[in-house]
Amino acid sequence: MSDLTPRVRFCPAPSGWLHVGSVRAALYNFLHARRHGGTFVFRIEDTDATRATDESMHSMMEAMRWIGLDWDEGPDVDGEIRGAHGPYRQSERGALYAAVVRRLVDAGEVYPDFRSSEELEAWRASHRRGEGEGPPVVKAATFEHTPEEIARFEAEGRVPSLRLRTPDDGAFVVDDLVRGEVRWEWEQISDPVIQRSDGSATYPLANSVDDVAQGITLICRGEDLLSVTPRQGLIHDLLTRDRLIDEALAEVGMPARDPSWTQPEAFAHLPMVVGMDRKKLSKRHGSVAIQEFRRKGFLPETLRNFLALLGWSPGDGRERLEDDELIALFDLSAVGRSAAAFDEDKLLSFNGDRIRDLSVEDLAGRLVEHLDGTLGERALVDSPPTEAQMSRLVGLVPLIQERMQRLDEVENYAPAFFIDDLEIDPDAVDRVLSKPPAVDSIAGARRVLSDVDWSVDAIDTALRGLAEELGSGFGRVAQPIRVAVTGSTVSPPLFESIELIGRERTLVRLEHAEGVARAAA
RNA sequence: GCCCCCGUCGUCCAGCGGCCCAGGAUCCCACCCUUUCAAGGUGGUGACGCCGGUUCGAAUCCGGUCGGGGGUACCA
Repeated sequence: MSDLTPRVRFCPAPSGWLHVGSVRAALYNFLHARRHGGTFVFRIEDTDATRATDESMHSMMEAMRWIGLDWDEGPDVDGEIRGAHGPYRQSERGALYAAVVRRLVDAGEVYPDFRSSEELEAWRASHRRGEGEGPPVVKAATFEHTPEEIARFEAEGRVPSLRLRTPDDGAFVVDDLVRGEVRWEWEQISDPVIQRSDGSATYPLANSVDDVAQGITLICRGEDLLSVTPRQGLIHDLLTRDRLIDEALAEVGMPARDPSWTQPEAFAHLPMVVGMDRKKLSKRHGSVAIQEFRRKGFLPETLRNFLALLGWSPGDGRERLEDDELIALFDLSAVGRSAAAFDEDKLLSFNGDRIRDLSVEDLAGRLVEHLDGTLGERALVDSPPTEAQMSRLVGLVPLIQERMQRLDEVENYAPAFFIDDLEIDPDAVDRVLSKPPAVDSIAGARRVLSDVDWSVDAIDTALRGLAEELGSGFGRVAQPIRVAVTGSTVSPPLFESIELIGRERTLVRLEHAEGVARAAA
């Protein structure tokens, strides 16, 4: 490792949504960069035009923003592009890849392959069946066409893909920051296609070129890319050995590299994030797209904390860690090596803890998007909320804060406090209003609440007095009143709820519920 | 098939030769508190995949085995 401050990168392929596993990789890169005063680059790997979409790219940037992983270089949601080593979308770097390929061709590092996908697939299939000689590895020794063949294919007008020659013997060894020494024999490594027959660059080439061109010092990514390391290491060497990358950059007029840059010197391959069934994370595991977690009312800081702990720990048993602590303590070499299952129950617990610690104003502010129609099913407040709605929300927060694990739960509590014509849960009618103490309790409540002082203490005294008067336990008396006033058997504490709802609305609801109770009795 | 990686409570982590008949968190269960639901408190169930070896001593080191995962694309 050099003394240079690290330059790390997160470079998703923009197809589909940003996945929790990817976010974890992004977070680790982010933490590493912040810890060491380095630079976090965000690059879009859209070399595969058939899969990449602008919509996906945009949603990934928004997701990164929401979860708070700010990048130092790369495109942003507002169209702004930061950093002096762009462009940061590979679809805009085609000229560079072509210039690199021309040089590799001139250097004799590359050979054409005229085989069709069908031919290649047939060849592989036979090897997998144990036919063919030797391992199913593509090597120039057996794959390179003769000059006669090349002449014939060209005469037929066929266009080849281009493969990079890999060494025939020896080994590639990497000292991975999380896995330790990993070694591959070159005879086991296939010659990768670096340019498709349509002239576009493939991942192995584009990714390696950009990492070198943008001065990436540490490649930290998912374990699924571990096996791709030897050929990328090879390309890194090829690009830097004779300053080939610098010539190519100059030729196409892209920003020159910093003179102090060499090539990526370290690798860190992160264990996979899997579902509770230990299978690859997918839609059937519930939430995988991170915007889904926003909709469900998880706090971004909860995700940051939780994801950081998925494969890493500070070692002292602490689990609740704030961002500055994460940055101060995070260490790639302390990352575990085995796959981690994503346990949403534990995430939920973390989230509840953090919600409970929010200030009333902060929590109220965060609840707005769940009430104004942005994320919730229906809009209970205006967007933006009126001052009256906001103060009502601030009044509601202390009643519900300690019983919430997700912000979206406010959608269940809020109607009783924001809506006039409340519906009573039919199940609650059946279980509570239709049974004995209901009518007496509700009628009694109407009576004692009609002229009581409107404060929690006074309501408390009045209702407890009512229970005594009725000769019943307070719980039995309170439950019908709760259903009458909130519409549900589950609600925040009764006196506080009644106080917040207000006398007029409370009495109207009691009157209505009394009728319902009499009818159901 | 071939290459690579991995293997401590259901799950996430701690453990880096004795402090471990394995610790924390989460989940689950019980009890306490209690106006519902929560929150909170107390207690409990629960793991070193297996077999050999090294060593006075192994969850920790070595070998094997079994199991899981990734790759084996003109996807990334």
